[in-house]
Amino acid sequence: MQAFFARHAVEVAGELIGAAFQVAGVGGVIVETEAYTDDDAASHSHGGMTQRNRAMFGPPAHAYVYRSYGLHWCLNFVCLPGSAVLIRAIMPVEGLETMRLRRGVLDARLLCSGPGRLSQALGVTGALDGLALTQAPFSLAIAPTRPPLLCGRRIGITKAADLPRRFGLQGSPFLSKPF
DNA sequence: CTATCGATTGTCT
DNA sequence: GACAATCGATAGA
Repeated sequence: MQAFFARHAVEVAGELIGAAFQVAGVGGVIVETEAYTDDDAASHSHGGMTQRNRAMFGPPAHAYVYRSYGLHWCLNFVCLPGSAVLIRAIMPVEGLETMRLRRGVLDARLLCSGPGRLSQALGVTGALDGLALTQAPFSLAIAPTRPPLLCGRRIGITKAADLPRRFGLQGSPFLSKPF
């Protein structure tokens, strides 16, 4: 697992599509990711380590969790130092009822289709920042085969917005936005 | 379907 | 003091 993440974030982001991921038994299949590196003006790590982004400079295969717009939590997987992959959408498989309770919506497509939604559905908060993905409450299994991928521009950023660093599972109805 | 806008607060300059 | 790796509601085509 350590070796899988100790690589360029763009490479890892594509290969995470199709992986099975759970937090305390609640989760599903990763269908959308984005890559952020320290030479990328859109990345939190651009400009060096701060109190917030310190996990991005820690060991690979750990979680980087930050708060977005003052109210949403977003989950990343740390790759090489200063880089990470943002988990943007999951196909819900385990713990559907728990997700519905946490999210307050019934439609399965609205449970985990977006970084903030996904974090709320899986119970991800700042308490998990810096924790190893190889230990509880996390469970992660990389996809045995490479599924058909989509690639496009990242969502919701203003800097380096044209870079093709967003990846998705082709044909999935659980993407946060079309490619 | 697309477009726009307000909520809400930690973080960094 | 400005801004942000978002979301949900609402208005209009």
